[in-house]
Amino acid sequence: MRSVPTRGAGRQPGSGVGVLDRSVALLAALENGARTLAEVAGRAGLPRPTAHRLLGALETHGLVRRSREGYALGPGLIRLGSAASRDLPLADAARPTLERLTGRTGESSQVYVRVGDERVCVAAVESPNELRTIVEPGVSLPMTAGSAAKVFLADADEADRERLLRSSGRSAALRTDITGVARRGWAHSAGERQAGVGSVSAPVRDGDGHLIAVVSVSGPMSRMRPADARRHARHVVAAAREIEAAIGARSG
Amino acid sequence: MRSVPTRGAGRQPGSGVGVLDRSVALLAALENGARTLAEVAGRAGLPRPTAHRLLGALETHGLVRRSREGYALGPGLIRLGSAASRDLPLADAARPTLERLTGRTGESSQVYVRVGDERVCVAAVESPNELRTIVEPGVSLPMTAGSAAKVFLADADEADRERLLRSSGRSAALRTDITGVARRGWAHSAGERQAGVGSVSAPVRDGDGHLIAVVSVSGPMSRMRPADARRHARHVVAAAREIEAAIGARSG
DNA sequence: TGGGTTGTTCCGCATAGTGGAATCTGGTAT
DNA sequence: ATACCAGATTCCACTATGCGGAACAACCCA
Repeated sequence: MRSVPTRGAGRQPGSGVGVLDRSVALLAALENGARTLAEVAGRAGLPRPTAHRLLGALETHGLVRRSREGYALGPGLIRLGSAASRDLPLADAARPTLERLTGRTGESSQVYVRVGDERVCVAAVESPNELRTIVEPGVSLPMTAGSAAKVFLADADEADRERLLRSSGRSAALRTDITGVARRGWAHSAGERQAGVGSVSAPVRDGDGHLIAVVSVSGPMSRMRPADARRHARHVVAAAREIEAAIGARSG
Repeated sequence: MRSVPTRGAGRQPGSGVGVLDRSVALLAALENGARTLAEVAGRAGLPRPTAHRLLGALETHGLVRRSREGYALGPGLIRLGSAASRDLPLADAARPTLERLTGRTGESSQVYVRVGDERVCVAAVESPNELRTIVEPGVSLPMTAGSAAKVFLADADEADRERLLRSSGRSAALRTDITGVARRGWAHSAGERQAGVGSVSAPVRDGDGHLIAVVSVSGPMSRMRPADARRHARHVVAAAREIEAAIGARSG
């Protein structure tokens, strides 16, 4: 349980087959709103009998539930999800820092971690402004748009980054932005993910220099021009350092 | 590559073999605080190499994460848990009703659903009283203590109920209480689960009469004497009817 | 009544998964 | 340094586990 051998997000040979991979594919299909067996099986790329059997097994564990409208994610996931956020030090450790960050910049702030090929918000504080961005904890955003995405991309290894860039339509623009991130230590974006929304992000690293999360502030583009971004950047970077310290301080 | 003709295994779900069952057992072990491989494997009842391999697979899907302190539940579960509570009609449908229920009784109110052999809180409203009970959404409580547990037990089929009762130390007392529940339509408990805490619960059923959830109010025993319980009971039962109506009304 | 949909069961086959044993890693006492 | 230990990781021969095509059942609508 000492130093972890840097098993990155890269796929392992033999992944994509196996009960576990199929089950995760089914849960993803349900997360995307599939309801009928055929629909779920189709989106997960599985034969109907296989999907049927696995969904039945998942149901006995409460990870899937069935209702009149078909299959859906089950209450067992609510339980596990709540337990997961309870013992992820990051969420608790980051909250006071996010509150200060929003206090200093006046904008909404968030912390993201990478999950598969997306990034999930694990903590957020809303701006007191009447016009503000809202990102709820638990939501999952793409790895190919927004300043936080650029920070993740800048840190990913070559093959991983290329794969993600290929899946976006704008690899050229992103590629140049990414090199800037590594140099400056923070990223900026304007209207990439959502029209009219801009943001500034910085990496949070562990003792070995591995990326574990990204902190962001985001707001309407009218308050996120390049000059604003530069002003916010030092606070965002400082917040990243604070979170690193807060995590390092705990025993577990 | 040679394969001896093997008799079809034909096992039933939930019997605890199979990749999925083992994986769920591992997640449960992590939920209970296991950190090192040996500890996780031990609690899940699996050999170390098996646990190691499965945890690795779970990690690539973000359902498990590794840190300096060992294994833990991963951020992917936060994402799935949040998606699950987002599309469980119950939680949203119940909130206004719980607010009214707490308004009328002055006590904290909750909705539970059954997950495996436990019950999980999916929605809660806190009493405005200075002295009040707090049950956070997502937490998981036993099926063998508290008034909500009695409602679940009263509805379970014979074999299921016996198994759960056997696992508690007080099957005789519970058994008599349970018969009362079926007659009255609500359950009362005092100091069973937590010293000094009492509660009143009623079943929420779907159109076919199947139990889908339980509504409760809970508070300090000083405000939960038998007379209080009877007074609260009608509000709790009315709340159950309201929630049934709210769920039936949606199209999905 | 017949064609389209969906959910469900069956079962022979082979592959994905198992776990005992061996090995590696790092920490700590001698 | 040396021996020791506990936890993590890899190996691999063997087989129970899971696979999915095919057939069946239960609907719905025209």
